[in-house]
Amino acid sequence: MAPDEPQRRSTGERPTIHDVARLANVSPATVSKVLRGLGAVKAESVARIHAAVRELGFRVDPLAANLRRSRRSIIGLVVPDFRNPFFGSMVASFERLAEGSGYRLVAVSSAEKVEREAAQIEALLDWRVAGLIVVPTEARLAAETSILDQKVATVLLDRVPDESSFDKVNVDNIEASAAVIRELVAMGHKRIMIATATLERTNMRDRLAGVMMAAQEAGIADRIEVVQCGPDVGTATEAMVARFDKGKLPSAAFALLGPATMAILREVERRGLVVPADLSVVGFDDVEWMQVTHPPIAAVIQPIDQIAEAAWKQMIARLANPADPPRSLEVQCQLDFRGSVATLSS
Amino acid sequence: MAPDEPQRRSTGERPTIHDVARLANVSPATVSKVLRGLGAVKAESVARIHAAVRELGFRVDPLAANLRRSRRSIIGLVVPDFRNPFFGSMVASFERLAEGSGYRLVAVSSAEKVEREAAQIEALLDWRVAGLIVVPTEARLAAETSILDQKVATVLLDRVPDESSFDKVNVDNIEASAAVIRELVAMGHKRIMIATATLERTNMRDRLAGVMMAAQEAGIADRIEVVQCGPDVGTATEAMVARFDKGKLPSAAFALLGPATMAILREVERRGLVVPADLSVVGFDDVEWMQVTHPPIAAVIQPIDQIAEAAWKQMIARLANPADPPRSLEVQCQLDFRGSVATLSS
DNA sequence: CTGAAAGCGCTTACAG
DNA sequence: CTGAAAGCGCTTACAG
Repeated sequence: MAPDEPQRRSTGERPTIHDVARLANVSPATVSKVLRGLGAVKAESVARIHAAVRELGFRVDPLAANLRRSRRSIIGLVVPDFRNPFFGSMVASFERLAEGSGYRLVAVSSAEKVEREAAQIEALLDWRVAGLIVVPTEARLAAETSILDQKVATVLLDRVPDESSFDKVNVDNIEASAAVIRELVAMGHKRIMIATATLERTNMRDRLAGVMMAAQEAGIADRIEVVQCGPDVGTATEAMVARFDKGKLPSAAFALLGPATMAILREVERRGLVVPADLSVVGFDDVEWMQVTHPPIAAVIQPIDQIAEAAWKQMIARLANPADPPRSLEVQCQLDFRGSVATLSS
Repeated sequence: MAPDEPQRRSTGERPTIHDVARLANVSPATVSKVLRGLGAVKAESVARIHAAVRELGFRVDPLAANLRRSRRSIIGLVVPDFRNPFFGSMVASFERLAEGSGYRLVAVSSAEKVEREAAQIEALLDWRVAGLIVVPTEARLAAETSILDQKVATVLLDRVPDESSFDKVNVDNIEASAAVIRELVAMGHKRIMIATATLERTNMRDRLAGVMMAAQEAGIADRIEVVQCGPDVGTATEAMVARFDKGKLPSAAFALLGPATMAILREVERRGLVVPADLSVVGFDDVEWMQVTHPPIAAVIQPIDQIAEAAWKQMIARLANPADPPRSLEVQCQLDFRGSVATLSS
């Protein structure tokens, strides 16, 4: 039918909604309506349209659809580093949550650099994302103004600026860290080394605060030693080499970030020392490998799935009610004291 | 000027190319030309356009731009699992390569499921990606027909179907695995356990082939024991529990995939055994934690950056010359025999 | 119940 | 050197 109309369907080209309309003998507008399940359409037409869709293998182009629609269907996710399995698991959780939600997840990384974080967020905004989930690199989001300007729904995770006007999901950093110290003290430890990243990050500040609170209660605040590390294993290792070179180690080390846990273990290993005989080790952030080592490494377990779920729910809520006051959610961590911590007999 | 034209620039809306054109007193077409550095435009106009762009903070919407352009500027990447730091590092490598290339990377995961892989690829095709980089879940890409139909440039990595018509980047699985066995034999090991994933994956087949080749040369082929594992730590652990229950372990284990390395170590630890005294362990795929354990775990190092670079280069070449015959590239692995392997004195 | 028209934000011929 | 017009693939009022 209509034999002299141009035959647009050559190989290598996807069928468009116009191709479907032509084949089903209706208008593109009607096809669109049926595809989105809107409005009333004659049953016959519906059947013809579905048949045409099947025959041509038609699938809508969601990007083109979004162009006319007011809202976009992409949620951007910015994590500091894909190589860290903690964030890898987080991406996986969000991917699962996005599935079937009508939103598509686009995950990018900031490589722990503020400028890169800003660039990534701007790029995501160029895509007109509906929402943004960010694990900030530092206390303040560099791209904050742009996000606010464009009124993009935003949820901050993990390392969360105190005074921002965004939704946030945190773990109970203070309480979890205090609990670690209490437990270490109960097991006889008095001199404790704390490995931290820059205190620009609020999660580090909170964790350290929890440590000091518990230390004070136990009367060992003066025997807490703080070693500052970079954000990745490489720089954290440098810090540890320097510390170990100074001699006389405490009886226990508590790493407030995953890469520092690795750095401590690597340096212990390199010097032929033994965990926990020479040094007890506890790490914030539990990842798979910590349970396969000998001994397994004690950890503060952040419930990644719960964090992601809380963040996703809040994102959906925010998208529905942009004007609601920002919410701040907190999720509980769990301690798992594994073989890497010794009980001191003294 | 033009005071009675509608003032479209309210807060929360991004400026469009029309806003820039109006402010600079030129047409949108001219703005577009200047922005893409094409054609000749009067210096004055260029200056006014740039000023307007700056004043409004205009940034083009790359998705809208792509709509009219024939080629898309997105490269899709499909990996099996974000939680595996091996793939996490791979995503990070590609992200770095994409930067400044004019292409945007969109990374998704197949969760080691063929159906999910197919769905993810179809979704990426819906986005009209320019290219696709895939680490296939099994030997055959479920979405192969769609990709071929739409003539999308595709590069396959790591687990590569033999007979496909796509570009591929592999490591020297056979040779690297053979080298591990030779080295183990040289250190006195004769009974060796091999932990593998489904042999549907060509990389597993090749690695096992390398193992058997070297074993035959050394005359120990009959003492190679193959244990099949699932693709993740959970299922691999089940397989290991079953094997360890059967008693009498060999002197060495070679895991052909990362999750199996973890499963072996976990089971060794759980039973109070010691690496390498009770069991020497070597793993395919090197990830950070393997160097911080006691002892550090011997590994076949896949040079992720090189793999990614080769794949990216090939992608760019393929995009430029779609009709060239498919290429198959190979990258060399390196062995690092660390403390997890004992020399047998017998 | 349905379709023609306009529009999303940009680019691409084409005519001047 | 520049702009009007058409178009990318879809959706959204709106008129019938």
